[in-house]
Amino acid sequence: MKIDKSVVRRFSLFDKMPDSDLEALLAQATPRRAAAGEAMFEQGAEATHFFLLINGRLKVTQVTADGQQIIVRVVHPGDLFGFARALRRADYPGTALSVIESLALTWPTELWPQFLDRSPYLAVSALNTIGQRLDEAHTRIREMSTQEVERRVAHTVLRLSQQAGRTEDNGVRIDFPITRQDIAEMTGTTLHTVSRILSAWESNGLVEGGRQKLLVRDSVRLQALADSSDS
Amino acid sequence: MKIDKSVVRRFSLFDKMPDSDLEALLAQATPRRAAAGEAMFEQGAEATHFFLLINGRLKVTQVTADGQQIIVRVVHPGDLFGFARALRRADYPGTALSVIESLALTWPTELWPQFLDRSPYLAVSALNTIGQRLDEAHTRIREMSTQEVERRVAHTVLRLSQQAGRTEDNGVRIDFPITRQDIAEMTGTTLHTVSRILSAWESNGLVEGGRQKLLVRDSVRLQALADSSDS
DNA sequence: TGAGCCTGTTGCGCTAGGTCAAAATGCGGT
DNA sequence: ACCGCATTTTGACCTAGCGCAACAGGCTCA
Repeated sequence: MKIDKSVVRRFSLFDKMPDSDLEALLAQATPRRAAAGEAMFEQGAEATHFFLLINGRLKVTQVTADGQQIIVRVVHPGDLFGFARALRRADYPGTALSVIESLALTWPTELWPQFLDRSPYLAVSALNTIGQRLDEAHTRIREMSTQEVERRVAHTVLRLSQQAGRTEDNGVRIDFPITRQDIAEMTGTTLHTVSRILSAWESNGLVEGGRQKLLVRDSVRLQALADSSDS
Repeated sequence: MKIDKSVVRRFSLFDKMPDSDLEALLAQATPRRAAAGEAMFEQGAEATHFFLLINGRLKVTQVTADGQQIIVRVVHPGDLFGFARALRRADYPGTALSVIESLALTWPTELWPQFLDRSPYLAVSALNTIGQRLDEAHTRIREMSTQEVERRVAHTVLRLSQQAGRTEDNGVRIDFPITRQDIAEMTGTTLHTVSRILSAWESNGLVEGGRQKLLVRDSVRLQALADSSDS
């Protein structure tokens, strides 16, 4: 199967790359499809490829020694992921699970240096991405250290609505199926607490819930809640 | 002032670098000394240099909008730090505060690419370092999400004793001044709770405390406490 | 169309650990 | 040797949020 360059051109990663380079890059890639619930790669497996998500949605999870799971990150179309090897890791540190039917391009890890050389913009973008990952991680640590659960959930929901929001009549819809459990694993709490918080928000008109659904109705008030200490 | 290559040779970063390259690298560096309590760079300042700690000890802190502080990382001799710019950040994301009198080498950020090119080992090490940072951050997130405070403190103390431990007659001493407050900011809790925990450990013979001091007497039992759920 | 399952809701009790307050212990400077 | 400050300890109290449990509403698959 062949991926046309028009499909990936919209991603900022390839913003300023000449057509010829982009085509060469795509020629080296192998597409990889994963149905909902299927993994692109598993935690601990040898890192043989790195990936670019074309469409769909993934969650990267880690499981602790005692079986607890956390969601490290949500992967959106246009994101590079699974480039562990680039940071000199032999195996994938997490599992990339597709939440909905997803399509990614894959390249063998050996091609990473070549991938970066293909264009100075690409190299910059890739480093940028890594820097952002670090930032996000530290932000999360800061939030978990200093904020109570409700504010953390607010931040997380807002982030999701920005990264994966589709505007609707009465608000911004999170554009992929997400459970209370998922949100709990992203904020370091339990699904019970998340459920309670969302219920409270719903009766205040902040959001609108549903089975694996979430609609942010009033992002301004939600933002206010996320920023200041008391409601 | 001139730094001799023998001083830095012991750092694994320069393990396999030829003398000539190492000398050239040092020739481009400017030493920077900071007294205890002084900052090498401040959060938000333009990232003009990257650093290598020669000796001393630093803590990298971040302050939240509402004035709360957390400790992102402790920097040990031989560690690269402040290479924000390499990840395409314009400013330093945190403040690097020296805990004791410290000496670092600094290079202008423009030299980063050149720095990496100097030796393939160096490039690998640097990427390695970034990968480790990400790992550490995720480990911390995982711990904060799933473990109770006592286990987190145990992990943190053990990590410190491994990274900055000096073996003494009756245990391993954390080889720089560290307060209960510091440990609290590393684990996401309060100094009160840390104090209580350490007191309890002290009466069980696990550690020996003191003003800005900490000695791990029984790392085996401490490790056991860190690994399993109940005492 | 119904059975079963997955996801979400809600009540209740409990406790880890935060907050507030006060006292004790060093430690450095004069 | 003494004063003042920073750090630590400890107690008492209180609450956010976790664990447990029961139930309800959809969705899926036969």
